[in-house]
Amino acid sequence: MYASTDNISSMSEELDRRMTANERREQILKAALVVFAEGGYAGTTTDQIARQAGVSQPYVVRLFGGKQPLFTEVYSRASSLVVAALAAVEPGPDAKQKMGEAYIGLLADRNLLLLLMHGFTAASEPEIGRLARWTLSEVFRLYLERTGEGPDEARVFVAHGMLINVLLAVNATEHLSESPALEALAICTFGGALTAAQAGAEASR
Amino acid sequence: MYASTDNISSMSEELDRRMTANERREQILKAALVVFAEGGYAGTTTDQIARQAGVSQPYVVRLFGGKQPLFTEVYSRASSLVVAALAAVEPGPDAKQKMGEAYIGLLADRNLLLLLMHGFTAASEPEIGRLARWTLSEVFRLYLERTGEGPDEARVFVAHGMLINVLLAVNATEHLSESPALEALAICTFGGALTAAQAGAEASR
DNA sequence: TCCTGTATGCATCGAATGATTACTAACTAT
DNA sequence: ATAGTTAGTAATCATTCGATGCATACAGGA
Repeated sequence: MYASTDNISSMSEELDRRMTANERREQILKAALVVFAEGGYAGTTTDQIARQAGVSQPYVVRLFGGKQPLFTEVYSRASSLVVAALAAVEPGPDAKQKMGEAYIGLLADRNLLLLLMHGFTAASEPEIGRLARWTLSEVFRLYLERTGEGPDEARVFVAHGMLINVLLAVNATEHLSESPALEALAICTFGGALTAAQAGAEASR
Repeated sequence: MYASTDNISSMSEELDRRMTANERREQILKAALVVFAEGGYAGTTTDQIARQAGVSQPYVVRLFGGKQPLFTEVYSRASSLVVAALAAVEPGPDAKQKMGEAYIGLLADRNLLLLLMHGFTAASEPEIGRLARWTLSEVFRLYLERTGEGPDEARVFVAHGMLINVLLAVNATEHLSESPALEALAICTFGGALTAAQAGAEASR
């Protein structure tokens, strides 16, 4: 009853194939990204993740050695993806704009940024804290390096990223009507990408 | 055995005086701010709060009706304080600088900003999410109103605040040595107030 | 066909946690 | 002094959660 999301069992010829451990790991990591992204570290159970992955809870624990190692791995991958997206921008005169676009591009994978955010507030786990600090400093460093601008501009870039993360976390785009100020803030933060942000919210369901 | 921190009981004539319920409420709220600020909503137990307040766990539940109402109240107060600090700035030509100083002033109460941050990532509780969005939009609105600048400047102000929150959350000031980039980011974010930030970290212990 | 290694579930444990209940001790007004 | 009220705790309950041990099923080689 764990595997198979809903199916009139055995219709659609059993995708419940047996997988190699690595395939399963990947599948569980993907599920964990989704569930951790909404719920955070402490607020998520290994069982939720297991269900999302269509696998038993003990197996999740077994494959990753526990909840914390699992989170650490998911978080580490997410951080790397974000950093890689920025690192892919080549230095040059248009690097500034490209970096901005790269971060906006990450909105398509709303869960990535949400998870990042949760990592920031889960820094009481030392392992996670170190990753979080690494991510922040890498983003800062890459901006300096790629654009050739000064620390103040880089700081504004990072700050803008954090604002985006926070607005995502509080689900701003789905509650614009709560206050005109919130709407104004969202519009001027996401710019034309507002609809993209909403689409991302949609897609993460 | 809950009250009284350590005492060879009854020596030092019982400071464990009975308090009025309201005194206790305030005391517990203060304790909850500290404990929630480190640990967040899901990562904190009512028992931790009770111990910090020197009171039994059931009494905490009784006085506030449960963990969630307690968090909501602590969070609501913290938000109000932050907003009030900014609202205290009078409109005028120097409002821009004053608003910045006001936010930096909040660093003295590190736990306030930490709690704020945790609220942003606990928005799956709808009650908390609404408060979080309200706080964000109020800060934005107040900046517009007090300084007379445009939405873009206001956005940068809010974003800067978020960056401060995140750097606090990941304990950046205590790990500057991990990476030069992190140190540069911290210095150019906190400016002269870096030592103030560190002092705040100290004081919250 | 048997044999072995690997994938995976099932039953279940022990600790933690939020909450309830029932009781006691301290204060207050008559 | 007595009755009534308020502050507070100890005991404990039900649930949840992370983790473990054992059983099983399936695949591929001998």
